[in-house]
Amino acid sequence: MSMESAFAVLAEPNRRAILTLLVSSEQSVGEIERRLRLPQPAVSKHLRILKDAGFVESTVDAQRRVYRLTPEPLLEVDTWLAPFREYWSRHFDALARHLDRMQSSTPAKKKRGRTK
Amino acid sequence: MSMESAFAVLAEPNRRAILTLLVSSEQSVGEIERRLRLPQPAVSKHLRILKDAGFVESTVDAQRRVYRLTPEPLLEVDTWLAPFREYWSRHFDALARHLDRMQSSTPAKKKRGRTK
DNA sequence: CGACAATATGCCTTGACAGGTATATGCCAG
DNA sequence: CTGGCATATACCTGTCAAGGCATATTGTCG
Repeated sequence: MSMESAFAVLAEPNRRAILTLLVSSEQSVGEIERRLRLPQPAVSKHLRILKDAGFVESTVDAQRRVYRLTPEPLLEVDTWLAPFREYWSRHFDALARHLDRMQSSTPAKKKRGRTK
Repeated sequence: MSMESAFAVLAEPNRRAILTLLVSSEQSVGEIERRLRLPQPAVSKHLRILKDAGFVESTVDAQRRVYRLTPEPLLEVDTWLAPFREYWSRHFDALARHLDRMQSSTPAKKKRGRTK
């Protein structure tokens, strides 16, 4: 009954890792477990959540369950992101300024006191 | 000191609403407060988190603080998303199948039945 | 059928976080 | 300086989710 927003699901680092892993190809629970070095119950639980939220689907292969990616939620996220992409392309200058700043000094974030 | 992943920050619906609001133009705290009908402390807290995470920056205008969007974190999210976009373009067929399914039956909730 | 492999689920504890309310800080005008 | 507006922060509280562990479930094979 989570019906969590896709974003809430993606908030968990291990879940993002699982998804990224599935980009290369579908995987069984055991494989995910080994590659991410996570305890098996953790993997199953995260997969459950991913599945409920529509990020993945699974099929049965003997005793294994194989999981693979499903489009919906990430498309949704991408859609949400669209207005911002457009924003950056309009305020292209602001983007450039920021990228500049970023490249010149990479130390901790100091707040530049910009006044009018 | 959260240094939370951008995704964790986006997990909060009100924060996403604030960001979306800022796409149209920069806004003062009070404006955000009124448009989203949120209590003022809530707005300030969310803005603090958004600022710490680099989603927004603020400048002072008399007693008002005006907030505007900043690119970094959302670009990061967009970057994370890239491999998946590429994935869908390769497995284009799977995408199509899913979109089909989606369109044919548009019931309120898409609770996929048992995979038995 | 029994033993075993692969995966799922239940319970418990702990920590993080959002909401609410009260209060502090900063800034302006008279 | 005083009061008042705009915003920030402190504190408290309830909720909810992740981690860890034990156990249940399901499928396979001999």
